Amino acid sequence: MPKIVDHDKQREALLDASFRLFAEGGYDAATMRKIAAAAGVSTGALYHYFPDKPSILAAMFDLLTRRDIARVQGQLPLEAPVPARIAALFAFLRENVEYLRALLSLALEVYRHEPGSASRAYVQTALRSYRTAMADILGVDGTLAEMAFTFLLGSLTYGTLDPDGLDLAQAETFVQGVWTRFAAAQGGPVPASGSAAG
Amino acid sequence: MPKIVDHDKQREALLDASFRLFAEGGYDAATMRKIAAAAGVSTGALYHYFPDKPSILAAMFDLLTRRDIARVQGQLPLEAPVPARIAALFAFLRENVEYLRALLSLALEVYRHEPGSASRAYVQTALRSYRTAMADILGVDGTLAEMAFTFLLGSLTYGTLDPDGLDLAQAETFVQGVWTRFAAAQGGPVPASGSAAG
Amino acid sequence: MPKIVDHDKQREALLDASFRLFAEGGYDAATMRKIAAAAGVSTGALYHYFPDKPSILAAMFDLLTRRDIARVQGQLPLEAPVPARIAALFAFLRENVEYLRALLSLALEVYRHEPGSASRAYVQTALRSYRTAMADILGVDGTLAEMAFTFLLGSLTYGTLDPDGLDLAQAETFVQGVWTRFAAAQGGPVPASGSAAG
Amino acid sequence: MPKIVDHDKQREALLDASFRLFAEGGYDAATMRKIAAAAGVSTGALYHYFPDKPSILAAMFDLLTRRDIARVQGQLPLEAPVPARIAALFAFLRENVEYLRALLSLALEVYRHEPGSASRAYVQTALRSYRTAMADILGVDGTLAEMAFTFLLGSLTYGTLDPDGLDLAQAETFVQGVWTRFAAAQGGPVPASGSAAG
DNA sequence: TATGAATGAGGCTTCATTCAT
DNA sequence: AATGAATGAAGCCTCATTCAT
Repeated sequence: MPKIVDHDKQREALLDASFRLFAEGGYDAATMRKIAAAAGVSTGALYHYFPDKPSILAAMFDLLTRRDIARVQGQLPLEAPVPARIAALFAFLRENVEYLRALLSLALEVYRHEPGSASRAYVQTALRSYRTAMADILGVDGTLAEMAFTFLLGSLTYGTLDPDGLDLAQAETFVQGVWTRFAAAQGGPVPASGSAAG
Repeated sequence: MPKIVDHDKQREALLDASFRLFAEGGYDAATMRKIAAAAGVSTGALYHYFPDKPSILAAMFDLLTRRDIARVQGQLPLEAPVPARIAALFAFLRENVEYLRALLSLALEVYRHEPGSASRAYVQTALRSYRTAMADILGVDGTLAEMAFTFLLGSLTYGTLDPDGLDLAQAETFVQGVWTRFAAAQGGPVPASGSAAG
Repeated sequence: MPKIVDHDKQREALLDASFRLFAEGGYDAATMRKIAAAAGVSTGALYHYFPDKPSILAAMFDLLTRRDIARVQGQLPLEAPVPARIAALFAFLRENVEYLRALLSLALEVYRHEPGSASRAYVQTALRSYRTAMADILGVDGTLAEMAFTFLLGSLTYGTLDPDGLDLAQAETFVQGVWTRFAAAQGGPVPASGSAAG
Repeated sequence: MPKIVDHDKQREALLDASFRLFAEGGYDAATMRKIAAAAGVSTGALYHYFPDKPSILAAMFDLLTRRDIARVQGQLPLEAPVPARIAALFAFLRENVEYLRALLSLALEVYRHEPGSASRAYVQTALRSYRTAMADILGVDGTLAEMAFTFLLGSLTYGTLDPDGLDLAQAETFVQGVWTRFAAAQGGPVPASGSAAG
């Protein structure tokens, strides 16, 4: 009988430690030794769970995406009108800015780390999951969803580069304004489904 | 009799080589040796122009920002109405996506590289220069300019992570639509100055 | 109720797996994990049978030598004349070249592995067993046996380094030729024998 | 102007240090750190001259082969009769046993280190050079040269595995005896060219 | 200025071995 | 007896940087 360790739980613990370090200083700055130390294990133990450094990253993205989606879907305001949904989205954003910024920065960094499509595949997968999740929250799809996602990415990027640069409250007001105007153009406050642009 | 070299010209050549490499694989992947080789000089020569690697990055950002601003201001459609200005901005965007994406990715990478505010200062400086330049092009300021800049950053980020993700033509139509609606709300096509949100 | 396993049988199975791996890539390339995996047991199990890696090697040599000698002695053409014995030796050689080459290479590798005479002892023991066995097969002793053994080792070495280098048929003819001439010189009976090298 | 170092001379010095270590404990035991230390340089310096460890081995084989051949050809007894040539060969052997044994062991070790023919190519090249050199010394060719080479390899192998195993004087006497008998079979003491087998 | 040899810390990874179960 | 998680030293190699020329 082997040493009693919940393999999957250990894996997750290691991935969490990894994310912490990746988020701080980026992929390269997070050395295997540091990750191991942060997780309280030896270097060798790391390799017991992951064959190499890139695969840690891949596993981490997978875990986080899965978790995030689950978390978001748990608190979906299913029948609310769009403005309330927008408010919910911004509330989520505000609560998780640091985390989301870190994730995005990491995604961008990884994306160029290897021209081989290997590492890019799971970043795209994650990205699309988040896009779908956002569209579900907003209750909007089509072009408007694309635009909203773009704006969201922009607000994360902007906030990362210049912490004093973007006022999220202002952004929310703006988005509400856009929605109102686009919905009005379609003939009244649309509840939860309207794709207005197209 | 020293070799006749225009010091500043050589410096720029080195910075251009640096950018090329940084853009390809990021800051870490661009080793001093590779930079030197790409510029056709020896490692030692590089250190005659820059004291260390971070300072190359700083100098590079400075050079590029300066250049870009000059370039943009040279072709400003000074008296055009906003829709034409939007079109001009997107035209510029389309012509320089790759370059702008690289620049943005690099900025984000650099931003994390050193927690010391040393490296972050010039990234913020650059960012603000671009933001101002964009506002000048659009002939818009205040909140609307902020929002436009956010959206612009988002489109670059999005396009980097998922090349098939965002249709720039669609984005342009959307932006034009937003402008029309916001301008209409204010009572007519505002020519070149309108801060509409607020 | 312990798992019913024949301890000695398991040991042999482990040693066979070891030899397979040693033969493929040498001593260093055969890691304990690979050996365990090849034998279908866990790393820990390996250590129940052998205290460490060198001792696996020692045990393996011992087992193989014992086996080989037994095998050879079983088919000794006890009363045949020398030329027939030479033919038998070469037949054996041809059937087991790969095995013998691997064994020899391994012996040489091991020999250097530890300057301490610990590991060298059993290699010498094995070597002498083989030399005796060969002398028995040939029915020759003294200097001639030494020379034959030298030649035999040479043919294995040669064949290992250059698979197209040595024609065993030619070698056999040559050896028969040498025997004929030496026997003739001694006035001994040279019965039904092969031609000389010419 | 760079630091004044004779690149080729340094390379040779590094290769000599490498051989010393390789000869002692084999390829794997000779770590890059040890090689560097033995040569009195840093690890990094080693990589200035050789891209990686295998290439050190390759370069070393090339250097040694070249050197040995040159050395041997310098002292060729051009017009001597075969028995004198045999004596010369054994004299050379006796003077260089340790070196030759090390070389041979190394060749065998390397040979199996990588199944890819990359590393094997230069071993075969070296081997054939030595074979040709030996044939030139002996003034013999064809089958007899092959057999002599085989015997020579065998004597090195034998001596490596069992230092008390083979008496080189005895071996020489034997080889002279073989030659005499084969030459006699052809009709008299052939001077310096005799291919007796063929 | 310019060259390129040299340094040495540190990165990723492997591996024999130990140990809790 | 058996399992497999864990250790940590050590291997190969890279890289920013320095220095003799």
